[in-house]
Amino acid sequence: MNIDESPAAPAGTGAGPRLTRKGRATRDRIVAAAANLMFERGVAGTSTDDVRIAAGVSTSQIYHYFADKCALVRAVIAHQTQAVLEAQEPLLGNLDSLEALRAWRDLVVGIQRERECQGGCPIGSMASELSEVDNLARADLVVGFARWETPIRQGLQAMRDRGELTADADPEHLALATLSALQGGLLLTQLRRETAPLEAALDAMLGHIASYATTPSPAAPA
Amino acid sequence: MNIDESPAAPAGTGAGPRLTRKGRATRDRIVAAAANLMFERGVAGTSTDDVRIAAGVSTSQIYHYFADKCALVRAVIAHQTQAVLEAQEPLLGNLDSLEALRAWRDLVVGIQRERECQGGCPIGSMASELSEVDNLARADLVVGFARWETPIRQGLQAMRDRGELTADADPEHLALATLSALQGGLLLTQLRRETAPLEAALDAMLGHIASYATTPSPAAPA
DNA sequence: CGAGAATTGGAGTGTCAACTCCAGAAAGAG
DNA sequence: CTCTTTCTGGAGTTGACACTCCAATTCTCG
Repeated sequence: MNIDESPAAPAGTGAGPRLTRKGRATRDRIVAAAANLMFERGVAGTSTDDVRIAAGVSTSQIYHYFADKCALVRAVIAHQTQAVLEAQEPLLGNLDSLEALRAWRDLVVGIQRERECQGGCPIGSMASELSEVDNLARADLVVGFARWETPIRQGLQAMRDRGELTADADPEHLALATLSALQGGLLLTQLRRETAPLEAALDAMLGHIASYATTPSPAAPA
Repeated sequence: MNIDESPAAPAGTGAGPRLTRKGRATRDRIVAAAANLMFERGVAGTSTDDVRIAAGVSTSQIYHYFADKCALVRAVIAHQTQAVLEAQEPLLGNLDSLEALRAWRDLVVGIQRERECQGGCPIGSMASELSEVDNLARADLVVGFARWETPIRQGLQAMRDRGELTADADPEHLALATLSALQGGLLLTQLRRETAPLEAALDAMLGHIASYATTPSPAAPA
């Protein structure tokens, strides 16, 4: 792992040497295998040899495509960020109504239920494991979470612009809170092996957002 | 690390051989040193040799007091759970008003600010790192989080019993959501090195709880 | 005091992890 | 076709890590 920071190297973008079509394929195979293993057993619990076997490549190939285990980890972060965001599409891109938010909540809860509450959040768990250990990885993860937060904020902003939320609803604040609740809910759900914490966290958060709504669903008018 | 479960062994409770006063002292020294290191660098990032040096003991002493690294980890979990709960006392034991909740929020945010947002939650980060790897540790952490959740729930319950919260406020649900928001806020705060996520998450949660209040603070009466 | 238990020191062991090296096989450019 | 670059295989190196072993010392308790 790395501790210092280096401004260069676009990381996820395979910058260095040109890649053949075949080269690109094996590189992807390595990243995908590493991502799976690291999701299941953590970064520290995954050796390059494990990756080697899972990807069906030889030792030298890993070090041909990645300078370090650290570099491989950063590629995995990019891969998982993409995967997480895509798994929530197209809902994530249109979180501009309470119904959409509720559907998104159900999707997220459903995903956890499918995998029996194991593994937690692919990038959340890496954030926890790497924040104090690898500053470059941390920086990548900050960007990854920003890409997650943005569509949430934009959805809320759209609702407010449309007058569906009162003016004192702060989309930035609420988006950050929602993402936090999601992450904490995922953590406790992973720990307890049941979706109750995730559901409680998201329901509370959506309830709070709904309290800013200008057209109340069940309650009495002002 | 362990994967299987064994019902025996009370873990945190030093059961086996009797401990001399001196023995208890060195055992505590080992646990405290291990806790610090694991908080800073993670469980996987802390070797028994690191602990040995930090605690100023010899190799055999660690294995005299702990069967495994796994057993040491469980002792650290017990230690950190206690530390986390005590750090929030006496507020945590009396979370039965909105003011108390707000004071608690300020305390938690203040703690993070003091340590420059580093390290996250001592037991939350262990939960993330160990959930998929060590079932015994996971069980201990479940208990630890339950001990955290209980006073929150009891505070909310007291408010409801006293008629300060409406009947449709579910203390269990809200406590779980609050703990989730806290954990997620801590995770993102650790990642981004700023308290904004934690503040947003807790403020949203307290706002949501306040929406169940029967005596509104700033707004007009019913 | 003296026996037995608890505590300590530190050398040693086997394994596994990250990473290196070099030579050979394919692929693309001209 | 041939030169250059990319890709691949696998043996080898170095260090770290979890854990063992045994002998010496200190403590407790009757």
